[in-house]
Amino acid sequence: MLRRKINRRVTKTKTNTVFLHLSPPLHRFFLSCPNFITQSTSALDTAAAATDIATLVLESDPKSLRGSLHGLQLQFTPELVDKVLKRLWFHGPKALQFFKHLEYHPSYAHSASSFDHAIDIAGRMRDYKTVWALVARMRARRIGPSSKTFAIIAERFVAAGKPDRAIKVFLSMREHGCPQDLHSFNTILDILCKSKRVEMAYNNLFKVLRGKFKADVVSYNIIANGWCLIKRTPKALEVLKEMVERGLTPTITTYNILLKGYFRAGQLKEAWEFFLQMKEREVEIDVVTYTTMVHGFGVVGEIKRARKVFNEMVGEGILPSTATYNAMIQVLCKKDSVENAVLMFEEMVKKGYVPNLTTYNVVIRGLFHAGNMDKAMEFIERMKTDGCEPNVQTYNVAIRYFCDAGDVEKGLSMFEKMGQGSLPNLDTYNVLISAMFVRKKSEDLVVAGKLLLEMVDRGFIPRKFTFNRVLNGLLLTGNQAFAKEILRLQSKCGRLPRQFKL
DNA sequence: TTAGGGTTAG
Repeated sequence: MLRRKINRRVTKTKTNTVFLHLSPPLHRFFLSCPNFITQSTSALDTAAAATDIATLVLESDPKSLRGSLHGLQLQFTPELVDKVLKRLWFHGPKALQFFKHLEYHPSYAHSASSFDHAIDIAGRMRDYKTVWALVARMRARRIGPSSKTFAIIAERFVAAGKPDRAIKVFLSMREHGCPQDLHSFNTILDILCKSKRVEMAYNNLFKVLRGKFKADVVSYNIIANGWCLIKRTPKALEVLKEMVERGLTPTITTYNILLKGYFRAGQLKEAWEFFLQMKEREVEIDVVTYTTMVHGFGVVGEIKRARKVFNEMVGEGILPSTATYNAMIQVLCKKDSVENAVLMFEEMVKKGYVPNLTTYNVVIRGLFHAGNMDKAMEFIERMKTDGCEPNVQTYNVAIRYFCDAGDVEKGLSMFEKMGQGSLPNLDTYNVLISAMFVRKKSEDLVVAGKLLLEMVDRGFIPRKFTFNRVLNGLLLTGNQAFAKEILRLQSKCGRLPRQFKL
């Protein structure tokens, strides 16, 4: 009971007081509480325990953390450790400290999955020395590294703008005791293609190694999709030709990739002709094909054609999926009217479909956009009663539109409602902080400052621009003391303008 | 973490 209370204090956010910490006595109680998690734990208990431990890690003195962790009367499990690492995602150094302390735990040994998480975190911090040290330790313990581990590392290199190093990682797998196969080959190709490095994937990897790994339909599809992602449909078509020449039969996925590629490149005519060709060649058109068509026509405002395709699929005996409805509803919102979108929503419900998070978010955004705030809020309530919890996007949309409409209070009250499954992200803070400037009130600027403190506390680094803006605002409204505090924070975050020195 | 469809505005 008391644990729940503590939890709530720690995780709930209040705008005006901003981020509550455990008071020292409660903290001590928490540490000494012997049964706050028992041997047999439900998923809910694991989640709660993960939150508690993450808080403990964040608030403990680094020197005493190891002792605190080892002293806890609870059985660590791989699931629990993974959850804690996820909670500490934005606190890389702390997360790695936690991981390291547990490596020396008397009765717990890390799983491969936790190693992968830790490697992911170190990679995100671009701390490659730690990445490879962890890989070596995994190997020493004979629990990896696996192809998944290498996929994670490659992905991190690509995200850091080093695709060539990602390729090297793939090529070095065997040296680290991990066999390569067609699977891992396709994975690295996909990682490169999804980051729009298709040229490199094709020339430096695919062309060189497709013989060795016996490239299959999946490999070719990945490359074709890569070209489509950068709107180079002729190259994708070449790949299609090439695979046929090599005796591989394109699948429906191949065709759908090309079709989507045409729409993405704005080649409506080609898309339509390609669709007709698919029919002529008696390719087994599926629900993805139709969804692509509905969405493709809809986004360019061809609502009638989108509707026609939608109706046609039913005639062909192919049932729309929730994704198909989502596509239709989205384009109705954007290019037709939100009223018709709502009608479509009700129609799908009547037919027995269960709207998902995307469905709700699309309708809610449409309603806000049309200025129908009340109805949008009704839908937010409706999704909750439907057992579909609003996520960070739902809240961000609501906050953004309320603030844009000048109703800062409503925006703030939406922010306060955000909870466990929908914690604020960088976007949320940016929108809110900007909104604190519209009324030009001194109190608002203090709130902006507090939001800034809170976002840093949660591992988000504000832009220099945001810092300066808040700083100037506070100075102009006579909040000198608070401005000083913000300036110290700015320095800590390495976001200080050059002329400043503390 | 081997491939294809549906969520953002500025």
